[in-house]
Amino acid sequence: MKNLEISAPTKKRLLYLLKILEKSESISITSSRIEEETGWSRDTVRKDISALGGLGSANGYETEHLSSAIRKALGLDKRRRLCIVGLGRLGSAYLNFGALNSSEFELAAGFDTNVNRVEILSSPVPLYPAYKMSEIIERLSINIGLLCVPEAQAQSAAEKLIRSGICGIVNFAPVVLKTPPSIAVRNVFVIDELRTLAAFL
Amino acid sequence: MKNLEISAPTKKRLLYLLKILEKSESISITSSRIEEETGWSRDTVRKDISALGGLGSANGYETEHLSSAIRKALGLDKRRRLCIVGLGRLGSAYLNFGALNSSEFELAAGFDTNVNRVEILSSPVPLYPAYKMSEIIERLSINIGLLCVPEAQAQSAAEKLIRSGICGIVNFAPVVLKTPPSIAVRNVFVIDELRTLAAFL
DNA sequence: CCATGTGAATGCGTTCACAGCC
DNA sequence: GGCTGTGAACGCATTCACATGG
Repeated sequence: MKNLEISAPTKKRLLYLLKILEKSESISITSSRIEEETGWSRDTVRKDISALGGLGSANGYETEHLSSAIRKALGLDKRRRLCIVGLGRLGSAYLNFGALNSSEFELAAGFDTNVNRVEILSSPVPLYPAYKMSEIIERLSINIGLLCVPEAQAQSAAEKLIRSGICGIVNFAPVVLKTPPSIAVRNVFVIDELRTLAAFL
Repeated sequence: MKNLEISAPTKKRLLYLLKILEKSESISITSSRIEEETGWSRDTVRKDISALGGLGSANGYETEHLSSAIRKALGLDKRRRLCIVGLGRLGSAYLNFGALNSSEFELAAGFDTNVNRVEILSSPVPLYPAYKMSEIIERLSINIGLLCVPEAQAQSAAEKLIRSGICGIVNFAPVVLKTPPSIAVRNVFVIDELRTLAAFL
């Protein structure tokens, strides 16, 4: 039941399953049904879920119950605070992206080296010049950063984020960040997705 | 050397390695160096690369040589044709995204159900109303679609793409697409990345 | 019969250990 | 010494097979 004893492959599947459950309108779901939707074998699905502690019955799993168990097991029940670093086209678009404020996430600040931009942009969250990053991140207990700066500044901005105490980065720059193993990084870049797709066609 | 005998984990690493090689300025690189940059063990790295056929020497791998071997092995040497489906904010932004026209990819068309939009938008590639999708995709031999339509239309648009003969989809809608196993799908959605991050913190 | 859950067996990827080479 | 490449050992995730329950 502890977060760390769930294997990485299982975690990935549970995250994906959670998404399916949240869209589902049925009150319950079976492992065979999940097999149909995902392609994973029902055995794997049952093993994954049973890692959360036997919460199935003779007619499957109760949707609501299962999703909250997954959220809890994966640590998605605590709300995480986010910040956006780099307020260009992409960054400023995310400032106004509603989904970043939910029961799970809270967008708490935006940063940019360009002081002008920080002052001019209209935003639902406070914006700060980049030199205040450490101070603000600590004060607001922000733990995840969305890195939206241009390629050339990505590495140094990431290091600054890490020094400020952040523990996870979503990286939108087309760069392989060098980060210590304690920092979790997710790269979001279309060309990579296209390549992956092409390699698996 | 054939695409299919390379295991999925190896493919993923090779894709990532390719990205590193392309940024690298050194003329050669060793497995230990790659270990430092990525965290993968040098043994794994060597096994991965040797799957492409022994192209290493006593002082490592020649950068240029290695990248082109990877591109070839993963099928990234053939140029793929792309289309964008759904020309809202996101879709129309990608119309003008230079990286979608490279030696590897060629953006060939855009589609939207809204005929007005198709006529008004300025775009470097031809735009068509959605009902022409099958015809155009076949005529231009497009094989990958970027799905940028709103959530509610994602599933039906995906099906239309598949019927038109596409074999890969990059899905930007926050939906789990139901697709036959022959179709490769990559989902790009920030909330998923954030959740994954949170689950692995 | 259809479900879940779980030890046992299988299969596959990573790691180890060493041979060969510069 | 450094490096690559590769069979052998290992470990872990998936699959199998079966016990249990409505």
